[in-house]
Amino acid sequence: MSAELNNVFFALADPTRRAILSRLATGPAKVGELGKPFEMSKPAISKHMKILDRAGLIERSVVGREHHCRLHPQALKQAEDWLNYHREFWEARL
Amino acid sequence: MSAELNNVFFALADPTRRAILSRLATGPAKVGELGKPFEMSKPAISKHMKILDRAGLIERSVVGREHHCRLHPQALKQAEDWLNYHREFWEARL
DNA sequence: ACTATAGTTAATCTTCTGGTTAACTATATG
DNA sequence: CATATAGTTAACCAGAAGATTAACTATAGT
Repeated sequence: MSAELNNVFFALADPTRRAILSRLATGPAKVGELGKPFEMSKPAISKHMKILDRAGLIERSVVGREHHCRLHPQALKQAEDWLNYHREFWEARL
Repeated sequence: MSAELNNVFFALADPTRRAILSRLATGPAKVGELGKPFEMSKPAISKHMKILDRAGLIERSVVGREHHCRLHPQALKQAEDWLNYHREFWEARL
């Protein structure tokens, strides 16, 4: 029933958010840095971060006026587990 | 920038569609069978099937008045590859 | 104290999702 | 032929997504 899985897959369905996660996979970053590559307003990035947060894919810490983010891999693992489980099934059938 | 990946993750973000895929992992089925477990109208199921189709997650063949569906694993593999790639990155960092 | 920077919140808009019911197409079956 | 079954398409609705601009909070720097 995992409602979190909904949120994880939903978060992954957007290319901007996947790019942000790709960037975070190389190490922590501030929200400003994460948003810079995209021609998009700051509120738009802020919303994307909230969706990544809701999915449990990132952790945030406020340092002064900067919001530091880093990847929270456990959530990604849930999604991987779902896919692995189903691949086993379908591979068993081929 | 794989727009297909968007569609795959989007399709996976809904619990009804994940359940349908789980069912299909055990073998092909007709649309009617796939929809039976859900208290939901036929058009609703039909739309879910269209989204799974758009994502390339299923293949359909019309047999008489029945629409037979089976899993099309390659699309799921795309999603797995994305997750595997990123897990390698984050694991390298822990 | 003033101003710039980092980021969020609020209000708004358009588009899409997920569901409905009603109507349709097409195949089976009495 | 008449009717039931399988499934889709059309029209509609409420709510959420994704983006915008404007306004706000809060920290930093001069």
